[in-house]
Amino acid sequence: MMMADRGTANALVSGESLLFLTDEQLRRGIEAMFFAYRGFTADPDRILQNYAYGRAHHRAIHFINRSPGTTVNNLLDILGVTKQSLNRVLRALVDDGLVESRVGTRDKRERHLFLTDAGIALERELSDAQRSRMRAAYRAAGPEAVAGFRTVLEQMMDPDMRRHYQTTTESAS
Amino acid sequence: MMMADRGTANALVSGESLLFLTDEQLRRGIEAMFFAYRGFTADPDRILQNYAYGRAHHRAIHFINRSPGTTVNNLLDILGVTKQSLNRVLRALVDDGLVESRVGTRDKRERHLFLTDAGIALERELSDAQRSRMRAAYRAAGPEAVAGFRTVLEQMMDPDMRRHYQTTTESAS
DNA sequence: CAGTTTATGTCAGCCTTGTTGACTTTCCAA
DNA sequence: TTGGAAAGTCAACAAGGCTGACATAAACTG
Repeated sequence: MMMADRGTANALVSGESLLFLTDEQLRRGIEAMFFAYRGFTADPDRILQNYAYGRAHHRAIHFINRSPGTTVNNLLDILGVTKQSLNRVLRALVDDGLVESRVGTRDKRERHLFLTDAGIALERELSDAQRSRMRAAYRAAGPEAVAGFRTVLEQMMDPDMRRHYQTTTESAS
Repeated sequence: MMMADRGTANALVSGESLLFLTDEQLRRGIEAMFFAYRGFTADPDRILQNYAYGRAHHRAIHFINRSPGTTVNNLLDILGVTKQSLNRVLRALVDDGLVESRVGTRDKRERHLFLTDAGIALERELSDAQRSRMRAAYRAAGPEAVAGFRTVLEQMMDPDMRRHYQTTTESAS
């Protein structure tokens, strides 16, 4: 399995410089993901402590805000957790008045999820902080680096998830 | 706080196109991080289940492999967890014969950590899988995208962490 | 209409991995 | 020789994953 494609032996292949594919470069990329993800979540994590919420609540709030009226099932698909796990989080958010769950009109089995004004306020606080860091990183790196960043991340996703990533901006083309 | 720097109003600033800094683009970047990180950890997570280990064990194994002989304190700094949390993981790895903990020679309070042959084997299995996905993403995206990817990730890290990210390849310049 | 599937919610229990606090042992260094 | 740093350990707890089982309502299907 992948014997011919391992190690630094493939530094030069078919006349093209592939130095960026050495094991050492890949290891650097792996650690970059690890350290960057920590930075990426650090600001929201700090804010969430003030509300006794965690990352799981943040994720739910984020995707409900992105797609108001989304169903529980759709959220389960995006988040990739069990319904029991999501339900625990959603119940807290509904009980606390941050999320509203409306019975579907066409299909009354479905629940459509919306942020309340309070939910919108918390979403704003969290995403302001996260965007602020992302904006600083983008600005320092420049537009070409950002394009590369997004290209590599998209390649790293599971193909199943790529569809969730793409849905909301297709109309903007 | 950041009133002048929020929203899509700053699409054009000082004559330079900053369309990549709109809230919508930042939101896309945030979701890219979320979905990509899931893909990034998916393969090792699957492998770890066969050994009844978790991501915490993987992280310890990774950084001990990267810096053989590293101390517990150094590992604590890199991983950003409490010593109780790390100790639980290290104890399991030592008990299972994947990690060796040697008393320091200069300072006998310190423990220097090394992977055993079995530890090296598991590290290899995990990193092969993770590198394989990273390599596919890098190859599909190309060297310029990879450079941008790394630049943005480095900007996203907490400044404190950047030093851990840089340590091991400074000599390669 | 009867039976099946789907969407959701809920209870109970378990695991991993993080936390705090308290305490001990070892041992370097002033 | 004594203070403090490094390391380990115990106990208790919380968040947020998981499985399994079960309930209900609604939609779908023959």
